[in-house]
Amino acid sequence: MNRPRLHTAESLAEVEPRPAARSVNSATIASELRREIIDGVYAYRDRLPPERLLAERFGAARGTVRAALARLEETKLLTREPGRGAFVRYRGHAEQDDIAELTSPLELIDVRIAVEPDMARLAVRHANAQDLRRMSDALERVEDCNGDAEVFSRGDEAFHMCLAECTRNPLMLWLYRHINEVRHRTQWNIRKDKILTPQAIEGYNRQHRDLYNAIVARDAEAATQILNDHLKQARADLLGVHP
Amino acid sequence: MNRPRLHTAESLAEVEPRPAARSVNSATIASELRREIIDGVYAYRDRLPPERLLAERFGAARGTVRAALARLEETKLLTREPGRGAFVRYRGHAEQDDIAELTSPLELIDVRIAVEPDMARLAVRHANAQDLRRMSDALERVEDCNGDAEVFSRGDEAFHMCLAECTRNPLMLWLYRHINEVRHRTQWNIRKDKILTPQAIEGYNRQHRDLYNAIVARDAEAATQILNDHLKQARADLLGVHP
DNA sequence: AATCAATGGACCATTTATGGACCATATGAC
DNA sequence: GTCATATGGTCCATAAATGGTCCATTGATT
Repeated sequence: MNRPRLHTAESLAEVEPRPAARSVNSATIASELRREIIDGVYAYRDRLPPERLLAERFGAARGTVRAALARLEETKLLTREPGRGAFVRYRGHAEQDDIAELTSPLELIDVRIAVEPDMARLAVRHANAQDLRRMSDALERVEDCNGDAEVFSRGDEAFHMCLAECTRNPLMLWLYRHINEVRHRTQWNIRKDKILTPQAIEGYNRQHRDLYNAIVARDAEAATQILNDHLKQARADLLGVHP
Repeated sequence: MNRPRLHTAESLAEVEPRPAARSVNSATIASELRREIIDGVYAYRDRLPPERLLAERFGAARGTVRAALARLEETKLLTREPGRGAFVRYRGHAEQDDIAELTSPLELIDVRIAVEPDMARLAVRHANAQDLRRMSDALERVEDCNGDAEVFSRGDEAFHMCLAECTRNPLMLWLYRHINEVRHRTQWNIRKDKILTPQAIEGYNRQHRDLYNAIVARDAEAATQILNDHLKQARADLLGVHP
């Protein structure tokens, strides 16, 4: 009784000069709703609009909307309760309690010791030629620091970031980005010049070079061992400063 | 900021009369679509417009579009499914905030293998009596699942979360929360019941108990070893399902 | 002339969407 | 309590959408 929901190809072609954008299907509806949930349009425990309203909003049949909602429920973003509605189950990580503020350098290095050696193993397994090229570039840049602690530090971050990229594992990359972010912003790095003496930098660079060679040689055991030594030494250097 | 795409009607009108300007062949169509995929116009897992729409948009025959799509499928940028559509397979490294969507179960378990064994080492070093009590509670809850895959899965998540808390390392805890979030929401857990047979659950529970005992005994080597075996087995179980 | 890519059309098989109906539960008004 | 309303859950038959395939034709290049 209301507006006819343009079904035919003719009406589409006439009304929409640029139709290429989005056809209505359950996948796109799910995608759009997921985005809104994650963006916080619907917060934790909020109720989504009724299926019949959503159907009207998206110009789709109720069954299509239900398919989309089912998908979101499978991925644990929603809970649906008969007679009540669909409720957001996703806890927005608004608790960005500035993790960098809470983390000491020692805790940071402990996490890196836990993560990076096995990250190197994954890197050996999955790195491709392009990754190795980028790693080589980063290696040269960090070796060109001329003993400057600040330059070395930035280059070192980039080099280890390259290692994370070599894993070709999106989750690992995502995690390491945050580790690196914490490392970059941790406020304790005032002592950097105390630790990063020219001799220490030289030692670190030698280990970097060894690590790169091990990855190129696809030697996973060597790579994990080198990185483990590398970080253990960094940990010792950190502890050696003030006891 | 990034869309200088549209040719204006004027420029088109001026340039078009020249013969060789805008040839429509499968190569150029493939090229244009590839660029749009890489630019993120169509994100990971999005459905491309139907072949018939693309044909209309490019002013080409459907067969030509199909040739282009076939090329993109060969280069692993697309997957096409009969009756459903063509879906982007390329994981844009562009900012994708929903990391759970991008992570496969195998990639997840690889990350866990990298992180958790050494996390157990930190747990042994830093766990206090209260942590151990919570861990014991979680252990009992997960052992009471009576072979129910869903209940076990939730309990298992909680148990491993306890392990993360035992490290008393805020950064590690923060990281593991996100790993757990991905694990919880990863949409591939349809096969859970295939993997989590009662026998498998029993084996996992035995390993949980061993791990708990190792931590109470402050045996770091045993704890890392057990967790390593635990996850390696989970990885093998995952791989053993569909080949 | 031969070749090759593109065209346009048709048909197929599978998957999805549609529109309607009816049911079960929850909520609030009375 | 009772009732009306709103909401999700389910089922069904039909229609539409979508990729897969084949084929005769066309146009350009060789």
